[in-house]
Amino acid sequence: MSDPDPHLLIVDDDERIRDLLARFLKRQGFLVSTARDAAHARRLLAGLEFDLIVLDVMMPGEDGITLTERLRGEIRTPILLLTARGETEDRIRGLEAGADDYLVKPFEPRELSLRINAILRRVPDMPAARNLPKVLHLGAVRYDIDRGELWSGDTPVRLTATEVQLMRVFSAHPGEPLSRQQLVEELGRGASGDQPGAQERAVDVQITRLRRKIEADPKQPRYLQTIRGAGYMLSPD
Amino acid sequence: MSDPDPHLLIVDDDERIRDLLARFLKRQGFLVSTARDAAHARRLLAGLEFDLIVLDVMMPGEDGITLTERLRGEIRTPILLLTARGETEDRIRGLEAGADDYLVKPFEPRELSLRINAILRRVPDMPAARNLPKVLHLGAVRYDIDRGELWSGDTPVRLTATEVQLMRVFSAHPGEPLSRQQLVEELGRGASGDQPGAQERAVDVQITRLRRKIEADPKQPRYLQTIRGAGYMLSPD
DNA sequence: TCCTGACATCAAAAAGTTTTCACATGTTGC
DNA sequence: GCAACATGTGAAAACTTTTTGATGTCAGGA
Repeated sequence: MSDPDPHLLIVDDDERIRDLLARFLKRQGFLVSTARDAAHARRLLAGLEFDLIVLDVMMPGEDGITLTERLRGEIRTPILLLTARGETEDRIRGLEAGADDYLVKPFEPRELSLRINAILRRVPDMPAARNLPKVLHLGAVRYDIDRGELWSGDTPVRLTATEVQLMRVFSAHPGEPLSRQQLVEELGRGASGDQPGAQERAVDVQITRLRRKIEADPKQPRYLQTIRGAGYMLSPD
Repeated sequence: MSDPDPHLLIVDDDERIRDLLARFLKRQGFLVSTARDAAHARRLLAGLEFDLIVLDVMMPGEDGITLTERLRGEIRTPILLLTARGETEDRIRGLEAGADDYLVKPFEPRELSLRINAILRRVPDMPAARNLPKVLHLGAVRYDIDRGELWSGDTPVRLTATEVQLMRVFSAHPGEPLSRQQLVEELGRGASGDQPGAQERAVDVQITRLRRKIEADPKQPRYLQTIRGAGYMLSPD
């Protein structure tokens, strides 16, 4: 976190998406450059160092997968592909061409930053890569982000699927308040037409239980705090 | 899989463990060398290329974490640490020193080979690294190993936790029959003193359900086959 | 201080998952 | 073909997890 902000290159021919992602990712603390096609991207790559490239598969001219293949011959910078829903083949060819991960459109910007962080976390510290901690310290408790495991001292604490998802989201945004609404969406609970607010109550309950697992004194949470009117925030040591 | 077998270096001061692991991993198709301490390991590393190093943390002389730190200054070869149960700090310091993963003793050898494969899968293809496929093809169905996601054409198929675990194990041992007993153990169902065989029936049921999700004709399984008297085997395309 | 809205939490209900059991079906060796 | 055994599978039971609804508590503004 004290490292310099990672530099991202977004390559997408749709200007709206490019701007949207750029603005969002800048807010997340990344340095962002954009390119509208493969040729443009190559020009930028010739002159600048990037820590990660976000690449749309569907582009006029050289497509994302071809670009991935070519780049892999030259550089090791991680590549995350954006593929269209339905183009299963693209995803596979992309990974085989050397992409590090993919995301299916349409996606939540938040999900993108989650995956970017996951990749940066496991990239061996190349020049300028932010090496995010793989383990969150919460007093006597430790959370292993990639494995989704919680350890209380020496004993593993069993987390349910939903709890792991929650921790995953919180650890991608440490020290940042996340609203119940955001959390519900991250948990992938479809925005059904239920009584409004009903679903958010479920978040409360999950938080309560999570606190019982990570807080020394759940009544007086120190790490998983309530931000009144805003939501919840995880603050690791 | 057509790449040359990956070369592993096992560093552990306990000869019994060294031999046990070496034999097991050779059977899994790895090339294995062993060293009894840090100095010995360095000598081997000076002369040979390895694809992955398995390192015991507790060793007389230079300990595993120190060695990890030093090696990280020189080479990028992935390192997997073996830590003692209870030494939480070791795990964390290990990851921070640059280890790629850890395993807590005691562990199942099978779990070790699973993790080794997971690491090799995500290592960008350095010289001689086996690049295992990240996606298994099963006819029209695809399984993304790292993400534990199953796609039938364009639609994601929801897998339960146990199903994901099963797929995880099968994909680490493609084309290899796994006994019900092994599978039960992998699923972490403690070997309770129940009626013998009862637990194994549960595997059958899980297999049946998995087949319904991955086979075009579950009655006539093509990818997840029964090996009579031996267990089950997954054979991707 | 009292009210109000936001949050915490319990217990019950609902939903989902896994295991067991019983029986059907299939396979092998004689 | 038959016996003996291995495997397949539906359905009930057992269990786990998640959501809901009710109720209590707390913080902050009037």
